[in-house]
Amino acid sequence: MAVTKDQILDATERRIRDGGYGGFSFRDVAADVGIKSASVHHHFPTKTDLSAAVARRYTDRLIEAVQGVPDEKRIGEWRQIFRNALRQDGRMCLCGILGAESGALPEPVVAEAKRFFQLATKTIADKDTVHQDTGLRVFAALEGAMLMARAMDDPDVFDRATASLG
Amino acid sequence: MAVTKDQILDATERRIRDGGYGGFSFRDVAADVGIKSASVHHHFPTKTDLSAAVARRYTDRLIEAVQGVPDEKRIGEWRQIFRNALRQDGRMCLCGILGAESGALPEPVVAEAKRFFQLATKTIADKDTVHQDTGLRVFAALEGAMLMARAMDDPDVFDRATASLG
DNA sequence: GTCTATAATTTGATAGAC
DNA sequence: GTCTATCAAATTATAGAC
Repeated sequence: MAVTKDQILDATERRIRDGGYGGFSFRDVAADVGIKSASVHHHFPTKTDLSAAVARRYTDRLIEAVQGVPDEKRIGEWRQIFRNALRQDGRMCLCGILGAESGALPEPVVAEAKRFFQLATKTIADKDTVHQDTGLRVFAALEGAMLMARAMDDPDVFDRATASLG
Repeated sequence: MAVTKDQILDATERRIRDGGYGGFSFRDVAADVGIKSASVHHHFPTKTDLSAAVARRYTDRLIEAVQGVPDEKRIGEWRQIFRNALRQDGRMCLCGILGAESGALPEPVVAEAKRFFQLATKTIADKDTVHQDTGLRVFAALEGAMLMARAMDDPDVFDRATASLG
């Protein structure tokens, strides 16, 4: 993909993970990349297009990364991914924040958030254990822990809330 | 409190719990209540004032309600409160959504979300068990479960993700 | 306490030159 | 592919009449 297009997606991802869909504008993203908002529209016609594209890339990247590690290490891998994002720049899961805001989001964006959780929970679906719904429990813990660490302005909250996970 | 002022807070709470801080406007709230946006400003001068007031009332109400039940039933009480809100109109925790969006929120609003989690986790602080951080674990699970139930558009997700909670 | 009117700014989006 | 210029609409907020 072209340099600029990727840079736009990068900037948008950062913006949404920080303040949500309603918390960024085309002008914000353009300024981050160093171009004008009209140029952003050239690559992604509408805010819906842009946001859905960011969410799809986000999902595909993370799912692929996690599929690269053995089953029994995947819960720890997800935990590390989110922990690092939180420690490095206080950002939470892109699709987590979209899920929270979903009542005021365009349908294609909600659909991408849904897809993320369907695929993500599947990466830690039960194979050997007795319990069902392991994936749902794990992601609920991770998403909630991120949200709380941000609300309480303390990254340690994430570690303490998820210490008992796989 | 005056009828209208409460109605404004009610409408705003519904709006934020559905689409977040960035997902509602003064005109939305005014239309819900049946007045004009200028009249909303008469009661709450700025969006920051309005949002912080909603969050404070939300926190005070829930904390008081939960303090009315015995210690050993509080986890179940919180679970029921959030479960009902989700089932009745698909809404999540007001302070959960604010926590997620916190990077693009006015400081007084973030402060109210922080206060909620400080007080809420305290209502289920450990008294007898061996584990620390019970409150953080429980609320992470509940908040994450709400967020996922909304993203996946399936209220059963909340039940399945939180089935193992106290 | 609510209204009309309006200011000032921001926002998503488009047209057309280079 | 980026720019300038611009639009139409929405947004937060204020002034002043009733």
